[in-house]
Amino acid sequence: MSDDRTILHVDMDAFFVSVELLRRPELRGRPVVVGGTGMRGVVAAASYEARAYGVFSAMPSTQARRLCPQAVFLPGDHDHYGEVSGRVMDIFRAYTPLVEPLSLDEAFLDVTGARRLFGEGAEIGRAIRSEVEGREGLTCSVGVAATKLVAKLASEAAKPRASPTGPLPGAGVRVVAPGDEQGFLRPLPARALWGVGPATLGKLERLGVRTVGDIADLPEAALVGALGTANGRQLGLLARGVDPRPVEPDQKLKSIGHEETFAHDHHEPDTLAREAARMADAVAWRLRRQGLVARTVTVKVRFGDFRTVTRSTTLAAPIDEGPAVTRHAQALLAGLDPSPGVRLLGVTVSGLLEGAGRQLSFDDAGAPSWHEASGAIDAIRERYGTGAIGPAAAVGRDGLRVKRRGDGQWGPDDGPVQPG
DNA sequence: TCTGGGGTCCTCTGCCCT
DNA sequence: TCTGAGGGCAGAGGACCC
Repeated sequence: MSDDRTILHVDMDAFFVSVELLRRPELRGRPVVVGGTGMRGVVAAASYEARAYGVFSAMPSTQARRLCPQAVFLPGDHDHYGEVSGRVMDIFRAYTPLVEPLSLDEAFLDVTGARRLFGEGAEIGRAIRSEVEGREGLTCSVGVAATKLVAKLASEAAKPRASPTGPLPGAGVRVVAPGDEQGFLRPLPARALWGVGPATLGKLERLGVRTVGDIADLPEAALVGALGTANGRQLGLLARGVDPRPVEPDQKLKSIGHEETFAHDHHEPDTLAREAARMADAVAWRLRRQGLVARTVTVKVRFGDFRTVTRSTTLAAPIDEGPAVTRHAQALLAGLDPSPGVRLLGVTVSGLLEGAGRQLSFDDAGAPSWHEASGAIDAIRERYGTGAIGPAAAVGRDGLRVKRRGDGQWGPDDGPVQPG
């Protein structure tokens, strides 16, 4: 990997909130929180005005309300954010085809080959910021460096900051020139490094580590002893600024899943079986839309005391249809006792393969029309929406609820769920 | 006052096969 | 024929990311 790469990390500022403010400009300047509105919801994004009260992403919504009762709480609109994100990514792709989206609101860009046409990294960063603001009315922060890690940390350093008197503007673009990486990285807290969460930080602190520089100075053996081979080695390299990972525009999907925290714990096997059918159907639909089939089905159950278990099965032949995913998910679920109370249920498929390689499995035997039926279901959904049709196994007392991606994204909302 | 959803990657363990 | 080592795979759990 060449040392003269130029990598940009572009990160939208308070993305979900900023998108909402475009639709509701009267909320500008006020504390605004996007996320789950129910008792079990969490904050997905907070405006800088809300952050000044100590409200941050992933915080329970109940806590956010206590810290900032005057904030406006919005439930979020995953589909709309996805549309805006798509347009922003298109702006990036006008500068380089090497765009690796990390999520709806950030991406890595390898602009090494674009410098001749558009100028140095900082210039490209400023041009992108200007274009995103001009076309979408949104601001973003850009980090420029020779590696992904440093570019990402640089964009963080370029961001606006919350303060009691209102947001303090950031630099917008921050460049870390080749050779300056150590000076930039060493003073940062260890937690800033990719891969250091609460658990790893605890282990590092027992080694006397506080900063990235402390990690860089540790012998590899000490890191490997504390964190395991892969994590220890990787962290040591990152702390020294070594990060040869390329920008990869074509990331293959490895799993597809849905999980949902219920507004109240469920104790009845029938209810959970019905919820599993609903999620399995949604997962299978997404599989077919992507032209994929899956070999492994996993169910995840979180009990009221937050104890979490997973059960999975790998099949001889891949599947992509709702009834097959449902059958395997329900069989796995049957091995678990829900009587203590289940707060979360999830269904995920993995071991994904291109659908063209799909083989006729025993699941197809005796049900030769499932594949055709799935095609008909998909056609109805494409035309009339996801709520138009769903599996009979998912019909409960409330009628049919069809799970869509992004539904209840940040936890169950208040109030009754409207029938499909 | 409790702690989301959608992902990826890693580690450990047990089993099977050579 | 028995036994142990080692590899591959599956299952489960944990940590982390946004």
